[in-house]
Amino acid sequence: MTMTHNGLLRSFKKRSCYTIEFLYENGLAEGKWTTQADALNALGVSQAELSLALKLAELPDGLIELFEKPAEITPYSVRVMREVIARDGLEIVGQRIGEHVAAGNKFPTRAVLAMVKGQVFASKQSLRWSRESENRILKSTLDLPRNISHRYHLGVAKGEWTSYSGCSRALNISRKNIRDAVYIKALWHSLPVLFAETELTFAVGRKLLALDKDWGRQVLLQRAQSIYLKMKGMGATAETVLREFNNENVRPSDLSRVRIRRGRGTKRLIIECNHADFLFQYRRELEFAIRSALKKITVTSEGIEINRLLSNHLCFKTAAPRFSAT
DNA sequence: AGCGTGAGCGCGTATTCAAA
DNA sequence: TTTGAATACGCGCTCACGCT
Repeated sequence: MTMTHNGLLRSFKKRSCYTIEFLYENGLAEGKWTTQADALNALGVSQAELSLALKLAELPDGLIELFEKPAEITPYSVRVMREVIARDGLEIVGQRIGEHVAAGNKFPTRAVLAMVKGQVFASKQSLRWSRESENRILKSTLDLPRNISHRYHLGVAKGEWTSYSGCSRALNISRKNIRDAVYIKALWHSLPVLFAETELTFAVGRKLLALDKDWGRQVLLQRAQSIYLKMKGMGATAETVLREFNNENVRPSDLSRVRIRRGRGTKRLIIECNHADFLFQYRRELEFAIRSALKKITVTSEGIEINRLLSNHLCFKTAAPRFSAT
């Protein structure tokens, strides 16, 4: 009989509180033992484990129901939960799990323990909007950091996984991409909105992460704030913003040599300037500005006057349309 | 050069054993 | 029964490597 019990318990991957309790109570009823100590050998568990297994029933209502597989709750899990309750108090733990108990949600062991310990943070928010958007996320491309991050947090909230690794296995996305996506998304939220979120690709996001790592969050935030103030409402692209972070953008004051002269024949004007390549990106805006400037000029104006107005326009309104004049 | 990937490292957590 | 400590294990992180 002893061997049977031993074999029974050993055959479980993890030692189950319910099994231990059942066998112990059974043995008591049958008179096989009268104390916990006498039962240890037969049950094949330590006295500490037996003690904790029997404490399972004392856990607050609803907690056990959170487990996907209550039959697999181990004495160690009971210990963790008891310790957290003793440390943080029943009320706090109740707040952490209440929402899910009420909703009748089920989670794997790790997820329940993480929740009891108060480690499930951002994930709760994902659950809130999960209903209407889960399918959309799954069906739409997962390749933007925003989507992957949402999916990750959603999975944590629903107990599908508790780690990047678990998520990686489930979604067949590399662990690194998941981690980066979560980091990128978190970083994005801590910064002012500098460009459209649809432009927040992995490439862009990783560059931001690199800056965050190099400079530290505080410096990055300061730079972001000043860029935000400078470029607010200009619809800057992610590329421009990154250039701005790296001080690679040309400023109006850098365009010190802007000169317009006649080209060959009667149909060419040549714009001379430093940073010609940079300015060339804005040729459409330049053309537009020239046309609108011409409209304001009377036909009878002097050629010199035209030249002056044009160059004023180029310098301050067109040449660097994405920056405010400083 | 930039990007993604995988191996190895260090750390925190889970588990077990032992003593108070 | 609780608490402390040792050990096992899994995870995230970094870095080097190879590919595009």
